[in-house]
Formats: sequence, C-alpha cells, structure tokens
Amino acid sequence: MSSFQLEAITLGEGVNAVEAVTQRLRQAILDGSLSGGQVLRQETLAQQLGVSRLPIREAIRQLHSEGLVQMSVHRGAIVTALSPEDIREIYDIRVGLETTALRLALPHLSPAILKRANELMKKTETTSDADSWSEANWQFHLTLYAPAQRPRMIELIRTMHDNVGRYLRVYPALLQQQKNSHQEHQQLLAACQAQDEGRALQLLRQHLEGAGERLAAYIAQQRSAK
Amino acid sequence: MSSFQLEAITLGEGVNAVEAVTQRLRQAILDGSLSGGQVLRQETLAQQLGVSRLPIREAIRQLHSEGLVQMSVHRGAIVTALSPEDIREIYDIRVGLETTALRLALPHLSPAILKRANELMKKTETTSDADSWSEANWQFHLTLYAPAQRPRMIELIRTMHDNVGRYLRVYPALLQQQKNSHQEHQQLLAACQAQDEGRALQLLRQHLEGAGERLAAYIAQQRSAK
DNA sequence: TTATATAATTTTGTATCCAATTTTACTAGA
DNA sequence: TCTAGTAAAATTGGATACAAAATTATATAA
Repeated sequence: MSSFQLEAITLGEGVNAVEAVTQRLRQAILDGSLSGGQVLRQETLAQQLGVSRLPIREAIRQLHSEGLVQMSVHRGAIVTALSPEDIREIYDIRVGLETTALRLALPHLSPAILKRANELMKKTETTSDADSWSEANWQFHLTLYAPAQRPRMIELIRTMHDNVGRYLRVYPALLQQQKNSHQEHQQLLAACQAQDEGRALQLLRQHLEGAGERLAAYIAQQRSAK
Repeated sequence: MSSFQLEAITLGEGVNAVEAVTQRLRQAILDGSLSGGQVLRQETLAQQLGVSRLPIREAIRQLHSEGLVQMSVHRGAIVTALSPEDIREIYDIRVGLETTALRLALPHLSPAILKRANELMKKTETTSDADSWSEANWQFHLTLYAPAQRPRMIELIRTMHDNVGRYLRVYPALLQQQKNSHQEHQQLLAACQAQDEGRALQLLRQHLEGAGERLAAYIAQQRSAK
C-alpha cells in the first residue's frame, strides 16, 4: 500500500529542477497524495518526475526544513506524520505568530480590506468541498495579516498552516468540524472592524486553540481506532 | 576583501559531510567569520572544507531555510545581510514566539528553575566579552522557555535569535547597549517568580522590542556612515 | 571615448558513477 | 522452529564529469 504516481515535471525555459520538484512534492503532500509515514525513495521519485536523484535530494531537504518531511542519515526520508502533541504545538506556534501579525496589522485594516475579508468569510460559509473551503479560509486569515507588512512572519505562518492544513484533505470529516467556526470568524471580523485589539487577539487565540484541539483529538481518535 | 579561511572538516566514523559542513558554515556566520553580503562560492568552500560541492550545496540550502543565507538560481549564495527593517521584523517574530513560550512555561517554573535563571542572569552582569555574555543571555531566556516543553517552538526561537545575535560579535559596541537590559531581566524574573503572567509577558515584549530597536538603529547608523 | 555585441571564462545546475551503509534474504546450528 | 550469523541486494551519501547559465573580458563601430 505504498504506491503512488506523480506526473513528470516539464522543465526548460529557465525552470530549475530543484524548484519544480520541491513544488510538485509539496503539493502532493499538502493534497494528501503523499500521506504521513509514506517512504520517499529517491530513485522512484527521480524516475517518476523525470530527473536525476540530485534535485530530489535537495527538494527533500527543503521540505524537511518546512517540517513536511523527516530525514534520517542513510535511511531515507518519510512524509511527516504529526502526533496529537505535534499538532497542538504547531497551533501554539500559530497562536504566537498570528496574534502578533494581527496586532501589527490592526491599525492598517482599511474599509476595503475589511470588505474583502467579509467576502472571503461568506465564501467559506457557502463552499462545500475541502479544497475551496481551505483556500477561502486561508485567504480570509491572510487578508487580516497581510497589512502588517511582515513577509517573513507571513511565510512562517503559511508553513505552519500548511503543515496542519493538509489533514483537512486527508480526513474530510474534519471539514464539518471546522465549518462550525463561522461564528468565530464573524466575531473576529467585528472586533477588527471596531479596532478592539484585546478582543480581536483573544478571539483569534481561542479560534486557533479550538481548531487545534479538535484536530488533535480527531488524530488521536484515528490512531487509537486502528 | 572577500577572502576568508575555514578549517577543513574531519569526517569519518558515521559523520556525514552535509551535517558537518552545515555546522561549520553556520558557526562561521554566527561568529562573524563570514559576514553579511559575503559571496559563498561552492568550489572555494568545497576545497577549503575538503569535500565535494555536493555537501556544500545541501548545507547552503539548509542555512537558507534558517535565514542565514540567500540563494538565487545560477547566481550563487550570499550570507544574509539584514536591513534595519529585517531586524525589526525578526524581533517582532521573536516577540510572538517568546511571549507564547513564556506563557506556556510560566505554570511550570519551579523554584529550581528560577534559581538557575537567577544564576545565569548574574553571569550576564559579570561577564565582559561578547561570546560569554551572548551565551549566558541566551541560556537565561532558554531556561525560562524550556519548561513549556515545545521543542519546535524553541528551535524556531533559537533560529531567530541566532540570526540577529550574530551582530553582537560583528559590532562589539552593541554589547554595552545590550548590557543596559539587566534591569529588565531582573524585573522579568521577579514577575515570573510572582506568577504574574500579564506583567511578565509585557516585560518580555518590551525587553525584546527595545533590544530590536537598538540593534536596528545601530545597523541603520552603520549603513549611512559608509 | 562610449556603447554594444560577442567571445572567453567562471560558476552553478544536473547526470552519472562509485562508495558506504542499511536492509533483506539465506544458511547453519541449537 | 527459532535464533544468530553472514552474504546479497537495495538504498542513500558523496565525488567526478558534463551541460547550462551568468559574468567578465574583448573587440568593433558610432
């Protein structure tokens, strides 16, 4: 049960192989094509993607630095499988980073930005499939953080978000749980609109802690089931 | 003025080259042997460290993910030179991560841990050279965060700390500025001892923001001077 | 002299080959 | 049948060789 198929990358026109491989593998992990625990054989990936092992190795190292892959010397790489504790920790990190981003963004949240956030929030209420809900939800949060003008911080948040977000695709049942957070989104947006920093940060923290706890509990349950 | 000399690594006994090279290069960047803007030629490094270019490439990619090196395709890598804005952003990230770590650690700060923190704080007051002050200062903060039991979070904090901390070695004048923060350390430790979460987090945030602003201002001044 | 085009050089990116290590399969002995 | 030891296979780590791109140097024309 460790079989998978990845489409070969098309390179040429200044596209370098490492970048292309990294994106392809990251995508496969995030959309669940490669799930936690999956062994990544260099030769297999090289043949499937139509490159040599070298770009594969560098791509794996890159994904390792993003937390998506675990490496061990002479034993190869596997897709990271997060334990419930891992998930709680990643959400703790998100709380730290995202409340800081929101605090810095809050003074710069213009009516136009809040309007866009509101539209994205409505989108999450109407979409049903995991992919578009995930995307809209991420864009909603990103819209609130972007005015902070902190590219490194945003990138870190994105990495953490991706690392836990992939489980939404793996376990569709989680989507329903997360959709219960619509009310929290509304309250958060209202607090931002009112420029109520204390309340906005508290709501965001609760929102994330709740989502993290639900995901961790679900993973724990899945583990004990098998 | 782009010359430097690195001692060859000794590998063998299960030591893999990539790891050894990564540590050697990281060390060289953190202690100022390789300073911001320095171009990293793969062939040069390979010869100096006594390995082929391949481990060098993977090490550079690793350091890139830590923010210490910037890569651009077909143009090579340079040691990251932080702008004042970069430094402020990294300190903003540190505020988010470190206040969260301290909040989670606070309930677990035992008398023994507080005693150790107090000893490390005293050490920072007595040492004079940049190296031992930096180390003691870092250990002081780490001691307060470690009981949070969040290894990923600690690792992220360490990465951010290293990235800005290296400037203390490059610009010794900064050391005197930072030593003015002793009083802040004392107040922080007192708030932790009193389990006063609100005050402890506020002090830590001010402590970091102050240090960040001083460093950013110094870098800005250095820039305009030349 | 300056600007532009072009060739030479340097440097990085990738593929292939060999070495070192780990894993698996097999054999022998109790 | 089980275990320990050993050999074979598979797999990763690293070095060398070659291709592609960028940089530098050179030459030519305005």
